[in-house]
Amino acid sequence: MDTRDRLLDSAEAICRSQGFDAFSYAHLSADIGIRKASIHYHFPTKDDLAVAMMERYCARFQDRLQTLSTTSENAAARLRGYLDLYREALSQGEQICLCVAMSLSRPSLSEGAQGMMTAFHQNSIEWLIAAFEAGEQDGSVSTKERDPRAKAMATLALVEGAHILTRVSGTIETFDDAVRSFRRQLDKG
Amino acid sequence: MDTRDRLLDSAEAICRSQGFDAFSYAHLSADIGIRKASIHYHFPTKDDLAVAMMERYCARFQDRLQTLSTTSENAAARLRGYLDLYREALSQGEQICLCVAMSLSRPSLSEGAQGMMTAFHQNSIEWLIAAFEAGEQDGSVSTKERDPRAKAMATLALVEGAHILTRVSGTIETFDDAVRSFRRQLDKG
DNA sequence: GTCTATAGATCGATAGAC
DNA sequence: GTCTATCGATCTATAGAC
Repeated sequence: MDTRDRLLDSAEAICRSQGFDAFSYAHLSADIGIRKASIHYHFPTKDDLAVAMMERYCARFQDRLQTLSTTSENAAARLRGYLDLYREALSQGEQICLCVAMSLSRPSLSEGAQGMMTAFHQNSIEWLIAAFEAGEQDGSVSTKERDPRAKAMATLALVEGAHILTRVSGTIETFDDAVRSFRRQLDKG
Repeated sequence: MDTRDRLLDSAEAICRSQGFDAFSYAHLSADIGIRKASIHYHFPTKDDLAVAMMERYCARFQDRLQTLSTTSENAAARLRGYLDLYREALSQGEQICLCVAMSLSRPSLSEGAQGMMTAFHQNSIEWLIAAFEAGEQDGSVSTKERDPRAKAMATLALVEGAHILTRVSGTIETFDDAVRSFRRQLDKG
């Protein structure tokens, strides 16, 4: 793996476990074994690194959503896969969604980085709306709520909030408890 | 108001709008008009300040929950009041729950501060469980889900996640959209 | 691409006068 | 209780050799 990717890996790990303000060029330097100054060759400013990190994360997440859409047998399975995605992202409760981690940092992040967070949410909402609409069609997801947009936003809030709760409690069981009720609605599908 | 309270007010405001790592003694100094060194008289270390800030926030929140329990006409009204509490806490989308804001900061927070976050969640869960159980009793809240604990944790995750979404989008409408589905379940009560 | 060396700012914290 | 003055650490970033 090239240096650039190793830098992004290291930055993402610290960011998702300790928050955006917790990672510095010094940490990255110690982590991957090159000098602080050398990092500036790959990412002139810390914000350049932040934007690249978000872009990579969003692209990767979009890919997985795309895969879910094409490989799941029905809409309920798609949504179960979505929950699993967020569950696995926690990796035992130490890492949370990069977008959640970034959103709580000082808003002095550049417009570029801010825009990536908005895009991440927008993509997620659109994917969830499509999934819930498909659920109405194929009958695999039955809820009282009819408005697909309301369901989509509630679901996104649920999984991101569940990440917060898990981060505080420190155990993955917290995530399972928080999404149990929603998951049960997908069980028959 | 005495200096100590003004310091806590200032710290809480910055913390809830910019994140825990964004506030420094220099900011507080500029904000309330005393020198940096003087702040150490009231709070010897930054962590002392963090703990005091969380304690005050938790106590205040507990008071409001208590009031809701005693003044609401039924369980559905209690839960509607809970949603309103989180909605008002946003104040146009610039401030999020202190506990949400702190949870993502570097976990090098002291045990004291960490413990306050756990206590906040535990208190909330217990209050919500009681509310959902009362909802079963008085019939004002009807949901498919029977497990009150699952409902409580899902609700806490929902409102905290909704704070995150609102923080990113910047508009209070996002919060309303995210909790709309849940609020509808409380409408008949 | 990576290095040494360093600039300039900001951080939390302390000593001691008033 | 608040002040001036200062310490040592850490931060992002730059200049220039190799």
